[in-house]
Amino acid sequence: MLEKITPRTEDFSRWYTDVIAAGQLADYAPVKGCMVIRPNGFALWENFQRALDGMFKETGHENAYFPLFIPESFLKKEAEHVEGFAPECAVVTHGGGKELEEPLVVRPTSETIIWAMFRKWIESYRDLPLLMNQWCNVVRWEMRTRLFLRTLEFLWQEGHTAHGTAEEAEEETRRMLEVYRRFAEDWMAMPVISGIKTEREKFAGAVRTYSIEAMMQDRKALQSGTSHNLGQNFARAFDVTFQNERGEREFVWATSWGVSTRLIGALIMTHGDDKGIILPPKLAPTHCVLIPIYKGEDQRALVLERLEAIGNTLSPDFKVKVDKREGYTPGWKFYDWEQKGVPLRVEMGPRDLAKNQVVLVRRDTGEKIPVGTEGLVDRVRDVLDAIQRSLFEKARSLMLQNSVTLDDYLDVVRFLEGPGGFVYGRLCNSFSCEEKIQEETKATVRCIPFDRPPDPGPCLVCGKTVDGRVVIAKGY
RNA sequence: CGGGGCGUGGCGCAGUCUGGUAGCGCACCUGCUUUGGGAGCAGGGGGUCGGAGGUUCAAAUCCUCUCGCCCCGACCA
Repeated sequence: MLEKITPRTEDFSRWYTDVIAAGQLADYAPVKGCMVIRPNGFALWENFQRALDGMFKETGHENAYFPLFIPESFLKKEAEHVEGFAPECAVVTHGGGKELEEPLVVRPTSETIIWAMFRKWIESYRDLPLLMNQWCNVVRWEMRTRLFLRTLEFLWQEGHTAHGTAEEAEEETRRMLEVYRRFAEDWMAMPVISGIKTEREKFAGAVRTYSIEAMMQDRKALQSGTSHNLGQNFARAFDVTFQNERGEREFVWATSWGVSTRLIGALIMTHGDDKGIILPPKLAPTHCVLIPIYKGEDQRALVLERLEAIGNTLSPDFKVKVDKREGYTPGWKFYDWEQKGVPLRVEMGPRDLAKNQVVLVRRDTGEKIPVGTEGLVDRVRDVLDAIQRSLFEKARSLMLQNSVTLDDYLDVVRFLEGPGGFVYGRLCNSFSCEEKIQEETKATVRCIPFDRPPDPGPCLVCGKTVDGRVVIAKGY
């Protein structure tokens, strides 16, 4: 269980897999490209789900569940969509010992089957908006996989909504991206850039795709959530119409949006250090781990009794664990819980007992803070809040320090050849200009940020005048 | 699919070139002593050496075939 973690500076991708193994977050499954999410990882995912699901409900969405299997013909109904997904689909051809009349695709995403159902449910403008979400697994047959970031099967949430006007659909698309931004920043303590995807990078079948992009510690970008305005593409493909207030038939306007277990990978690569993962307090399955320190049987009984009492005073407000395991030294336990990313350690030994205090140790900074047992709940809350804030600030300064504004094409190439980061550069929204940058640097346009100031100038590649800058970076 | 690497107790490896019947570290079990940053000693359990076939008195080791995994490239949340 306890292994040494490769330092980030030595080999970032090995560091990443080491952190996952050491924290017992996931393991490789017997099926190539698939993973097992272990209890430590799944507890995290459950907290992600809880927080996100609450926000979905607040914005009026309801959960439902649609089938894993999709008739192959459904997928083929939307031209761009099938083109985007067909190569990475798993297809079931046999069932019950017989070849199926029509193959069933294992969902890579559920637009098609959901819109086949929306057709039955939507008749009038009174049925709109229809705001739905499902938590499920999807399968995409990827060539190269990495734990949490890209596996054949992954868990996610997919929202699907239907609206009566283009404006409402656009509002919904932006609203849900904003929900993702808030989740990333307020809960995960992960700063992101919100923006619109280029034509080249948008979702197959969408009119517009928005995303939130985060910078990992290796300075590569990770798309952490997407929201699509699907226009009337799926309504047309599945013939979903409604009667408006004036009695006219119209195609419905659609959106879809999702985040996945990839966010766990994002969390690891945003906050982790050479000791392992660091969990932001707002999402940590365990906030505080209490570790007793003693010599001999008598002390053990005294310290444990006191520590249990402290655990009880903390447990109404925080998720607390008392590590009573015997046969392990305190030092061993420190490392163990650090690898698991628990934000706050509470130590108590004979010296603390005498002074009626405990020692709080921050996972993120290692700082040791002796505090009296009086008013401990408030102190713990303060320290956890401080950790949450400081994780965000640290990540934000990494992103700012590694973002540059460049106007010269060669400077961009040179920057991306080095340690890299985010380039704010001018690029027109054409396939060919973006392709040229990608061919030469492996970087792509991550997004066209919402909050970009007007800053007209020539496109880095073709020289055509554009009115502002985009974010260019290597991505996952 | 192209390039590279690796399959030997749970994990990490040595042994392979030069055949002689399997070893080390960690982990695990028992006991005693320990416990403020990965404890020590003693004892113990666990492997048909990825699989199949062949050569040989004898194969982890040599030959043939096969299967699997990891890493690096082209696509993706």
